[in-house]
Amino acid sequence: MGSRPAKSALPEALIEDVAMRFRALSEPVRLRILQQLQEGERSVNEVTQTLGAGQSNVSRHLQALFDAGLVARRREGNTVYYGIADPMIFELCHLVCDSARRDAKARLTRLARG
Amino acid sequence: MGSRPAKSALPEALIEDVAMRFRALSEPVRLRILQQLQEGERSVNEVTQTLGAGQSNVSRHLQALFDAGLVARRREGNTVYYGIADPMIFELCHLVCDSARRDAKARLTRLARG
DNA sequence: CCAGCATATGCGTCTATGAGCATATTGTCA
DNA sequence: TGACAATATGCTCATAGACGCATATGCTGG
Repeated sequence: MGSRPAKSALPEALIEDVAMRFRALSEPVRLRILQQLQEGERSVNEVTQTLGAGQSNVSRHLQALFDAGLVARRREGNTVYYGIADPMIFELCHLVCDSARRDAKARLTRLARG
Repeated sequence: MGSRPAKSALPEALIEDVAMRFRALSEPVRLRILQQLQEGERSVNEVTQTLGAGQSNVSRHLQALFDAGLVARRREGNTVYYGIADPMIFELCHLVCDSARRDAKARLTRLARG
């Protein structure tokens, strides 16, 4: 048993899948959208109005989030309601947010001390 | 005191900071690098060899991870050792990985039944 | 100081993607 | 069926970023 765990290299497919999900979260506009959906389902129109962004733009962002499996959708008449598919993303954002805040604070402290 | 926003809208700066961190995690190559650093500090050369990627490419990816605050570095002679700055990222990857696996399994099940 | 290794960076190329405009598609209602 | 509303999509432009090559920078040993 000399050989150690080597590296548990994840299969390339999984790595790319994970990367894709992170990529979906790497756009400020999409984070804002998710933040809004956290309060409940929203139609494309509602999101568009609240964000003050273009309709086609919002539609595409929602599509991207859907493709990444982060949001779900539901038709009602001719309006489409989007909602959070997996609340896990809020754990993610929480972790990253805290980390970001810590770093920001550290930077400020460093500046203050010179 | 005064009027605060009804929804706890995070400040734009923080949103962008969070997005930047997610972006840093949105590249398969960088995920592989982090996976390798999980086992301990590595020099640029070591990472380059293990990944079989170009040296300049790896250097830039490490720089990107550093800029995002995800890795730390340390000089020793003329070699630079990179290491994980905040183990939180492994919680992140764990969450996303699980979610990805769940989705993949669900897709397969749907295919098998469909 | 010189040779040589490790790392970083400037540059060119190619691909991905966000934004906005116009338009297609789909559904509702009179 | 025709007008209208909500959503999706084709197109184009502009920008960001990944990669490879060559080269600069920085450190060490002789």
